[in-house]
Amino acid sequence: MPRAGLSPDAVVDAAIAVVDAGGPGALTLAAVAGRAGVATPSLYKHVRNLAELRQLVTARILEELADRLGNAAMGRSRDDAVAALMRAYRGYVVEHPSRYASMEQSAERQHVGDAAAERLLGVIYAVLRGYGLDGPELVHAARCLRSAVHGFAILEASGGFGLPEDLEASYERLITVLTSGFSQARV
Amino acid sequence: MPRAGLSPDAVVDAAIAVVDAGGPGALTLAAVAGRAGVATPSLYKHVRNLAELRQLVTARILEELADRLGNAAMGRSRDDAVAALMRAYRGYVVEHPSRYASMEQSAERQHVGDAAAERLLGVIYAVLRGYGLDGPELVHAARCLRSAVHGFAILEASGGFGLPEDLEASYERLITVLTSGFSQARV
DNA sequence: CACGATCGGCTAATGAGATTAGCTTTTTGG
DNA sequence: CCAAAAAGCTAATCTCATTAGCCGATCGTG
Repeated sequence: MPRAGLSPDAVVDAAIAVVDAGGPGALTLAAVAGRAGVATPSLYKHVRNLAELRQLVTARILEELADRLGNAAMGRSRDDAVAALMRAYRGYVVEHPSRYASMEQSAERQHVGDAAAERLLGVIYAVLRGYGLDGPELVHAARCLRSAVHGFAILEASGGFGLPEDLEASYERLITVLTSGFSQARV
Repeated sequence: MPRAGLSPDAVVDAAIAVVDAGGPGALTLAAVAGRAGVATPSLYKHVRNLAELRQLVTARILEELADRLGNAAMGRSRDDAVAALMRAYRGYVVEHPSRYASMEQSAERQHVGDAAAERLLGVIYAVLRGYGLDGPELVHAARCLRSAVHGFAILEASGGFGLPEDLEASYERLITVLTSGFSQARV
């Protein structure tokens, strides 16, 4: 019996494939093992348990997201940067709705996905500093941006909006509301 | 063996008590049965299965929320109404974070919680019509409001914000951003 | 190159939870 | 008072997660 050559990363790859194929609810160790061509208990050699796997999946997704946001915001500033960041965010969600929705299941987050989350937050802070925001104002603005963007994303990814009709336009509206809100804060 | 006198509503009551006590992850038929003083299979006489129970719980929570929002908005209009509605929304979340967070687990929503969801949406539409919004503009505005409010709520309820510090202030900031966004839309 | 330690995979076993089947008792309508 | 529906219960099944313990494969070293 030759080795399967698994690794924590490979397990996360398989887990993401499972989520993509069957939605957030399909993420079970049994399914991941099946896709990886291995018996379920073998996964425990690479991952502590299901909870940790979920966190690793969340971390991976946050990394993918942070990469996109960073690239999108690069070379832009203020409204232009916020709009690009927001469109990139939703772009990811539209491309991978199951992945995005699966992050909700990660229950109480530990310190696993912290690095990725920090990086994503860093991009947001960087963009908002372009408005001259600083200190508590920066924190408030970042929370507003995260709330709006994540709220729209999770509602869209989990079918929370009635019809998918005009979602594009609604999102552009949200971008406008936020950018004008940030602009007014501190000219 | 005297009857327990259960009913679908009573089962939902027990389920909500379980969620309040142990968080969203604690919602199992076994736990609900235990709290209701009944054997697990007995629950199936009142509820089709766990998925349906989750939907009923979600519906109940949406009803509680819709009641509060309706009351809060009553007698107010425009910015005043939006602010009151948003504070009432967050008030519920702060009071019952586990309940709010538990709604995410409801997976694909069927037609069970539709009535409650419609009622909640109705309150939002009513408030936004106060700005003279109508047609597609009204839909976009409602989606923006829902996204922002739900995003903030779910992040707060599931510990998504780093420190709980100043959340109050951040939320007030979000209220300002949205109300000024709605005002500018159509004076 | 041989060898022991470690690694990664496997099977077997346990336990929680959901769900179904089928039985019994309580209620209730007539 | 009686038959039928309603509401509980126990027993049994299935899917998963998780743990224990076995065994061959790999790798670093002498």
